[in-house]
Amino acid sequence: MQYWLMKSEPETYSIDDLIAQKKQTDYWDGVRNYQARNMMRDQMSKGDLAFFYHSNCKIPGIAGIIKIVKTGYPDDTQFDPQSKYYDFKATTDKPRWYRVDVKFVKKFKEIIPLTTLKQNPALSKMALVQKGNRLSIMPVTEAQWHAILDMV
DNA sequence: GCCAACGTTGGC
DNA sequence: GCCAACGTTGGC
Repeated sequence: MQYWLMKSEPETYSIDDLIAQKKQTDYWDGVRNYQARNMMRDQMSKGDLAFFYHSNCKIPGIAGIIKIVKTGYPDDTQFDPQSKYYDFKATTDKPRWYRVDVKFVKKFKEIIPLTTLKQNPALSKMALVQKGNRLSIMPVTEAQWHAILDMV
């Protein structure tokens, strides 16, 4: 059992969009970064928990918690020429990109803003709070996970 | 909207 | 295999 943090731009897909889905479950697709892909494909396990992070918006921060309900499998959008995530180098034999399925667990009453997270010394080593970090999926240690839950 | 930081591409 | 050019991310 591991912990993660997954970023999404709320204008594209927010935690409320996930809540609105049937069974509050959806694909986490469109990831086009190798480091993030490798984590989804190789390291995520069913039952792992992740923070849902809102990025590139007015108040960036952690919006709630989701659970991995299906582990890495090929992301269909890479094969679809109509999709903005289409990748002409990907084939069904040799898929390049992977997705997981996630289920809504909890939405925080208020978002935990990045500025607040940065003030917590227990989180100083997280990639999230470090300058220039662009990783859209990152591991969270158990200590960091609980430190963040204490801030809710 | 700006721009720093980073990842990817492709010529050589 | 190097590295310049380019595109993207994402905070501010």
